[in-house]
Amino acid sequence: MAKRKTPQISARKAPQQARSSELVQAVLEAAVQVLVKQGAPRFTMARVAEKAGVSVGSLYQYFPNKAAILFRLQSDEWRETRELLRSILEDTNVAPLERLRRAVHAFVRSECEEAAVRGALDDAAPLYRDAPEAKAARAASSAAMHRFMAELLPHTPSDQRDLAEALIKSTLSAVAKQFSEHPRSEAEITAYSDALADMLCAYLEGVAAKARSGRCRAADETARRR
Amino acid sequence: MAKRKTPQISARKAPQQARSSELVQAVLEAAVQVLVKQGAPRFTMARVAEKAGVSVGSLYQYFPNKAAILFRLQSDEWRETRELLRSILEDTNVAPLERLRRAVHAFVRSECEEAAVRGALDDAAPLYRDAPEAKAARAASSAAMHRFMAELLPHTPSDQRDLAEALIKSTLSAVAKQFSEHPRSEAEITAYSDALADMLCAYLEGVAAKARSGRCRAADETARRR
Amino acid sequence: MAKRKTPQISARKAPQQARSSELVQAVLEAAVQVLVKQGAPRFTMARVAEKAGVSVGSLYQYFPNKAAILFRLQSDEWRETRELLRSILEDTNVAPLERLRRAVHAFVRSECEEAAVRGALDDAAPLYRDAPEAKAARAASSAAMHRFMAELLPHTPSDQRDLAEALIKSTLSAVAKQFSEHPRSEAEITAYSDALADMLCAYLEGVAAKARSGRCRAADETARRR
Amino acid sequence: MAKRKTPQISARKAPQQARSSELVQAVLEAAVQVLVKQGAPRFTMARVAEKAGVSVGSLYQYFPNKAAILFRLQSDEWRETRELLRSILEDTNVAPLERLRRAVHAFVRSECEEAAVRGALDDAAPLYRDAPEAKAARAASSAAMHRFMAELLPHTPSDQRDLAEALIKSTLSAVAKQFSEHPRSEAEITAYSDALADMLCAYLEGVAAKARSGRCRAADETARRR
DNA sequence: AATGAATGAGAGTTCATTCAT
DNA sequence: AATGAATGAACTCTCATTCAT
Repeated sequence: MAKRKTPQISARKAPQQARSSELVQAVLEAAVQVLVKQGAPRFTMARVAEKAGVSVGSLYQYFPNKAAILFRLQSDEWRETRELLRSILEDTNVAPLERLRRAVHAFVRSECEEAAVRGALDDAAPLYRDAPEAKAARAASSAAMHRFMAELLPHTPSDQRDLAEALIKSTLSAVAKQFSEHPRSEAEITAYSDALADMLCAYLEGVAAKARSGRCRAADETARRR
Repeated sequence: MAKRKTPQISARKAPQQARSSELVQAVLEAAVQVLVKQGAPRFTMARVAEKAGVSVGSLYQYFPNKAAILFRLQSDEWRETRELLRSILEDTNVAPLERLRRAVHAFVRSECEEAAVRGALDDAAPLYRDAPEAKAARAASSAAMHRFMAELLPHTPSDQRDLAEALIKSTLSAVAKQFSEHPRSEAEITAYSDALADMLCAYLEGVAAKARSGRCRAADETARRR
Repeated sequence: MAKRKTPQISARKAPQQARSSELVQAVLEAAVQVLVKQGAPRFTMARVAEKAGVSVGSLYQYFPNKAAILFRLQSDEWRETRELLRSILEDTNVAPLERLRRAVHAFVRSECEEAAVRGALDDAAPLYRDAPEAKAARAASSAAMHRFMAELLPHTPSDQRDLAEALIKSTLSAVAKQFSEHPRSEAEITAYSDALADMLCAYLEGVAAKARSGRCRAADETARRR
Repeated sequence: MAKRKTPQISARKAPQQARSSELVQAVLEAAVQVLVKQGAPRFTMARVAEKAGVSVGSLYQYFPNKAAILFRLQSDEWRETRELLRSILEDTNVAPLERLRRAVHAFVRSECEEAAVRGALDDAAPLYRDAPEAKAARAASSAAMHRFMAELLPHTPSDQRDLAEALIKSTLSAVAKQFSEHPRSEAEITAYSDALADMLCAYLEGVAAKARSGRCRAADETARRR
């Protein structure tokens, strides 16, 4: 495996004063702009500092190194995405698979809207990916999705359900990311989201059906033993 | 959008002598080693040259720049993958969906086996991705998959079929890539491949069924008019 | 025609602090030394940095590239030369052609004194010559010379006067440069300057005479018509 | 002064066989093309070899190094120019100053026609200029011009005549070169050549007149003493 | 707290020349 | 004689990080 430096990545200090917080926000916004306009290879501390209107030294007051800025951007993205999915998946007024379909649409659309940032963040991934904080953040999965799967597949054994959950999450994120690599029209987004939702729903219905039939068989066997 | 340099990437000269061909092979093998052991950010011409036991200048005899080496590695991967899928998908002795299942298994396994190279190649993608040759290579999709879809969904309108094909390809590649990011046991690979195949098959059966029902309705309408 | 790269050449930042200004001066002086002692082909950023006692990076703080340093040296030379000629040509206490003679002497002497720098700068010209800034600087001709010609040839049509001005300037600069390529004694400088001044004066007297006779003829014709 | 390498520059072997002579010619023609189309900085042995259709090794059969090729091109230019001027200046059917005027026109025109080659050769001058052969070649002045001056200024003391000759030659070459740096129309060439010829003629007439008056005075003094 | 000048290792790339074939 | 693959020093330029002010 590759040996890479993995220095500290967490924020150097918690910005407790209002001014500091503003500065951090300014830096993050500048960072996004630099990332999008210049691309990952030209994402340098000097450019971020200039865009943010602060000195290079100030950058290092709040972020221990370049990777930390990128990681922070990535974390924020992840958090927002988690929130988006959570808000949709927890709306129990809507039928579960319809919720999933809505989540797919929202997610694909969101990926397309922020394709530039996410693409550049992906390009920069080698710079922050191997830090322990990033690994932890990636491992922290969406609790909402987990609850949703439990609600949707109540009778599926947990190992199978976890497998399904992993597949769903992986498919959603990977396929949406790949799709958003090219600019897409509204119609394309809708059509693709529907197809993706079709696929996920078809799969989950299959899993659910298997669990039901398995349960019946299991129930039969239980009955027979008696 | 980010502006990136996209210089020529094609091989500088066809190695016609045996000696040259060996050198190119040595370079490519060294490149893989450097990529895997040091990671994309530390993939430098000097390191490749040293590993290959040649001078830096010799590298430039056969590759116009660093991107060209990376692109060559990527092309070779793509070609091998295409061959792998083609050989499985074209085996008409096997039922179509079973062929797809086998292709999924083979593909996921192959991704896991070469995860290190492919991951590092992905990290290095920004360096070669925007060159016209790379764009062309990405656009050149697998003809075998296209024929397979035609065979599998004969009654589906071509636009829907193309959408399905794009989704299948995208899902297969993206999901397998993401799955292979962590080291996996045999059992994990098998289980995940089966789940992925379940998902793809469930989706395709749905698409096929819709086409059939659509055709029946269309046939009914045709009959009614008479 | 040859295609050459012509990147930006202007100073990267105005050195506002005393320290910076000193550094820029140190760099320019080091650059002159390297240019003179090592010659244009061995004029490298590393050598300049070493001679100036600063790091390579510092060079790039104040000059965007190598060409910019050379261009700066050249601009300074041009400016000094313009000042020299201006101060002499504008001294209306002296008869015009005598002023020209003094200017020739001063210019030839100045060229000989700085022959080493100017020669090396000439050798390095391909490196900065094609940048737009350099073209502009070359185009910006001496206003003093223009005024002098107007004073000297008041009756010569402006197109002829412009031609004469171009020829004078061109001759002065080119001939002095060529003369200064070899080391010259005081006596040689004086003799050559006198000969050159003789040539320029003889030419200008001819141009002036032609204008006078032309004007007389024109006046005669005007009178005759009455 | 600059310390520069000044290795051997003369042709490695006299091409005695027809084939060799052709090869040398092919190389020289290719060299001109490379010089003109790519510019001095991109004038490399590999490019010349490719353009000439020979191997790099063969280049080194006939020229000891890169400088030798450039020097050969320069020598040929000089020789052609000398021939051009000689043929005009020796035509005793024409009045001397008219001959000079014709020579100026021919020379300026020739410079403009070959501006690309000469400009690039100038840019490359640092590469060959300091070799002893080149210094010797530059020192070898045109015998024709010398005879012409003797014919034109029979009564001028030889030191003054030599100074005038040096000035004339220097002016002609330097001014024409500078003029040819920009593309010029026929009309511009004619006008500038005439102005330049006016200048040279006016100067030479002055020198001749001074010699005559000096001779008269000398004769008077000689008579008085008797 | 904030600055931004200074660092210098390290990157990709070129090219004159050699020499085994 | 002819080839052209191989060399490797040398080049310009970048940028994360530090630290005196």
